[in-house]
Amino acid sequence: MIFTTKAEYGVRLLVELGRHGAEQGEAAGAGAVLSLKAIAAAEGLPLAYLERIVALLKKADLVESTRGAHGGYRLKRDPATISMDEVIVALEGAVAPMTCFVDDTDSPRVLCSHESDSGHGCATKLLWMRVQGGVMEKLSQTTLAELVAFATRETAPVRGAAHTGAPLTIAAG
Amino acid sequence: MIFTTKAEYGVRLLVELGRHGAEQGEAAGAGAVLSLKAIAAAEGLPLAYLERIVALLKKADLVESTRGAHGGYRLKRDPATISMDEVIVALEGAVAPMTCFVDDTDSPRVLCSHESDSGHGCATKLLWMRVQGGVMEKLSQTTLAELVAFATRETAPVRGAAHTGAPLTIAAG
DNA sequence: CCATCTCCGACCTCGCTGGTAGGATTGAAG
DNA sequence: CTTCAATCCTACCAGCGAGGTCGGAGATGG
Repeated sequence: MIFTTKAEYGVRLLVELGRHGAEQGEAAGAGAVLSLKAIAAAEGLPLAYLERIVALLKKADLVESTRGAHGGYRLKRDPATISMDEVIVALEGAVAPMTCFVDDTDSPRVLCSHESDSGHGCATKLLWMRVQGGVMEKLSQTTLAELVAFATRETAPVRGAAHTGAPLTIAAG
Repeated sequence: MIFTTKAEYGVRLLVELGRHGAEQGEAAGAGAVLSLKAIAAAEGLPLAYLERIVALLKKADLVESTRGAHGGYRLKRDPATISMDEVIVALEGAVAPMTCFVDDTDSPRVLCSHESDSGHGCATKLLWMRVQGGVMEKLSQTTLAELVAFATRETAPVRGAAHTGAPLTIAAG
């Protein structure tokens, strides 16, 4: 499995924020505040667990919070400017294909513990690099706005029409 | 982490088989038989664990075995015709980005357990599909022969700035 | 003051990864 | 025909991280 539920829940949380943020049309695409309780209820996710997840998003400056009664969370930037690589890194840490991979974001170095094992380096390094590249590419190409649009389309194919259970056709096959 | 050590060790095993298979120049690119003991020693991997891993490769018809004294393993096909997606699937099972993803290789269906949770489907599905696509793409584009060449080149740096073949642009060190 | 919400850290359970142990079976060499 | 080296097979185990819970402390509007 590539991602854990941290990524899953975190992204769904952001999408929920994006969906309800659009309704307001406030300044800088930030949107309305949503309480975690509301999100947890809407998505059917454990509240206590979500708290820990949203903390990661806040630390990454993707989300900002308002404390106290009627508080909650809102996106800090416009959904169209939030790419998933940021999000996933915030939630999961770096995406490494293998335990021996430590990708320093500063320098493009890739460390492999087996490096000097037996004369020749890891044969697998080339493969893991490509895979990681493929993942990061897809992540950075996908924005939160896209996911919001995708989710909203499924709920309400036509704007304003509440709809149940739409046919889900992914653009793959 | 995307892959476990099963993939790592399995690929290294295949590469080792490919490296020594080329020396022989036997029929149909099969190569010589190598004992697991030799491979384990060469790569510094636990023998007993390798046994279980190579069993997966054998079940997937990527490798064939000779029992008894002086027995061992050899590639069943030419390294150039073995793509990594086969290998990884054999070793890790299917590569799914998320637990709720079950990709039936026959029908291009993608199941998501959260499908009917709350009216709208997983917003994350689009993202996971893309990521999985990226991974599978990279895997299927990489052949065992490439990895063998990559590994061999590191051991014995063959002269020639223009190494014929794939873009081996590893940004290391 | 009180309900509501964010914030924070400790705690727990469970399944899987990574690895070991011990043996049975096969087959070539002496 | 014994012996040794190899594949094969099943069971077992320790550690760890994922996934989630609990309880409480600090803000804040009504």
